[in-house]
Amino acid sequence: MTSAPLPFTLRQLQYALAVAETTSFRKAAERCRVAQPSLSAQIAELERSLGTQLFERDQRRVLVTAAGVELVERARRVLSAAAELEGAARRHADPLSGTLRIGVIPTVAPYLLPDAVVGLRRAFPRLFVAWAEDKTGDLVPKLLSGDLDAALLAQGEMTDALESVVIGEDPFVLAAPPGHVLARGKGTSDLGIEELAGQRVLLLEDGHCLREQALDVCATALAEELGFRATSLPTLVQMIGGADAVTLLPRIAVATESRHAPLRIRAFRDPAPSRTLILAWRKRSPLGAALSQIAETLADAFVTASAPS
Amino acid sequence: MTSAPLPFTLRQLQYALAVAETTSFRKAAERCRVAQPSLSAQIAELERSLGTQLFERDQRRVLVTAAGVELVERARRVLSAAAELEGAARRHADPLSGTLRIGVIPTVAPYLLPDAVVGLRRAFPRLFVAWAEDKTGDLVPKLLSGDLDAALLAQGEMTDALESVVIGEDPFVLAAPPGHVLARGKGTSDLGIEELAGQRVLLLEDGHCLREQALDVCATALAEELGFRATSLPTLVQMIGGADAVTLLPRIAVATESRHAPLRIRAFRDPAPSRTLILAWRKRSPLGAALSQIAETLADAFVTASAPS
DNA sequence: TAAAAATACTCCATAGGTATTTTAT
DNA sequence: ATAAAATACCTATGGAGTATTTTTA
Repeated sequence: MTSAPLPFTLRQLQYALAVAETTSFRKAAERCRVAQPSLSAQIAELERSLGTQLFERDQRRVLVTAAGVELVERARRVLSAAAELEGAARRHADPLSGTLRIGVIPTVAPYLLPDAVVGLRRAFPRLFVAWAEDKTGDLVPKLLSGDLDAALLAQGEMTDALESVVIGEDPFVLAAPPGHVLARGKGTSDLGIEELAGQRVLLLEDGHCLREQALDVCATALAEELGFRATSLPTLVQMIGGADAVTLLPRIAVATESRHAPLRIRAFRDPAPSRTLILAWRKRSPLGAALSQIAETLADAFVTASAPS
Repeated sequence: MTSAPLPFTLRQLQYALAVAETTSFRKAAERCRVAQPSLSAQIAELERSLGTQLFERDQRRVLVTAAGVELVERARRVLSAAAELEGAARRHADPLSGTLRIGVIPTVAPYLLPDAVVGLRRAFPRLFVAWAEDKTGDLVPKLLSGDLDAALLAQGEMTDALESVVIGEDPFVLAAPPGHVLARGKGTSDLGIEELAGQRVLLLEDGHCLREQALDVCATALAEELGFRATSLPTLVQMIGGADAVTLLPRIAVATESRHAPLRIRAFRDPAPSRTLILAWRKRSPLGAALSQIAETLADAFVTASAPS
């Protein structure tokens, strides 16, 4: 509860403490930077509302009564808790220090975070980011409920209710096993989407926004999805080799994934299909300004991570 | 120190806590019995002065920010310390409960306290008295310095600066060993002071106010003090037997002391020499009213203790 | 439209100020 | 005479009120 109004103020407690420590109303007023009658009035009001005389005064000196001894000690505790609160507030006053909880989708996290953490540490040394990897469908509710401060995800319907800044445009590329018909083609020349027609394409399982985006591309191209699906991009690239199928990879994943499997990569001709990566947060989040700055650093990291290694 | 003015008030903390617990400004205002705009204004002022947004609000709901979570928790601590202070003050509000430190001179303590503690316990069951036995010369400074709340002693020069109430008039009586010339006399008839002339009188050692008072009587009577002195009244009554001397006892001591030694007691004729027992305290002591009441009970106990058993 | 918080404003209680008095040394 | 606290009185800040607007579901 704690709903009943308290019969005294923090300032009165400060004054009482000052009187107890200086054993003088005049010196206490000096320390508190107020006129002596103002302090006297506050002490009198405090004593009246507590129903107890805290100090015994005559012209020569001020004595702390037995009640005063205990109550001043308690006042000290109240004031020290208040001072701690003030200190904590001062630490929180800079949103670019302390902890930020940021969600990231699985098709971005492993490729962007290595560069992102380095960039953020350099740009905001007093900031600690607690990263949370989850699919868009889980991230957005956590964001809205306040469990997360921001999320790094692909633009889409679900992100409409949020405020966001673009981190970068991540184009899809074709990934095929060596020897696949599309892997040969004209070597390094760019691919037309129509060339996917009739191809067997392997995609991620349900729940990944990347699946929906890739599926859109396939539908346009009249390509055919295989009957089974992969749980992650590393699995996906392993599986296309065995199935003699192709897949669409976000370019940011290419450098990492082609290290683990023999892949032939071909870019699409303009306008190449792509996803838009954004950093999103609640419209009224007080961290908005800070998150905009952070997004800039993430955009830099995205450029680095997307560059061919 | 704690002299810098704090940037927030207890009331603001209460409001913040209410908002955090109800996650609603309207409900919080209800609980705090204020209008919603008043509460909104105080929360806004609190956030402004802390430099941190505590709550993220939109029309639908109120979220507690990360800073808010920590600061509200600290606010809870401040408020609980304040509530404890209020409770302690309530306990102190009745001066006839709690602890009172009262000094007593050694020539009164053992004879009056047995009846006094019983009487006080009955009259003021919630009062606890911490008795301190000491000579007047030590009691008065402790009283003036605030180490004691009151003292039970014999009226004299030292007590002039104090406020006091008479507990009772304690007459001196002659105590003589059986067979002493003054012990025979006319049996139970009262004694004239002049009959002490030439007698060898044993008195207490320096520092006891009783010694000074008895010495005055002896000087008037032209009696002769022995060359050695007793450290306490029990010792005194033991010593007069061996020295074939007499002494003056306060009547309140008679019942107790005559139990331990064979004593002949004779009262003095009016106007009998006596000491005035008082309860004394600092002129401005806030406990004055309570101490006056306590003095009444002590006066009753004095009557009881003085009665021949 | 309904519901919740913010805004606009008015008012008054009170903390704070200065000047002075009281009281004891 | 001095020094300290209390008292008297005035001022102005700010906390509380009512009425209204804004915003989103």
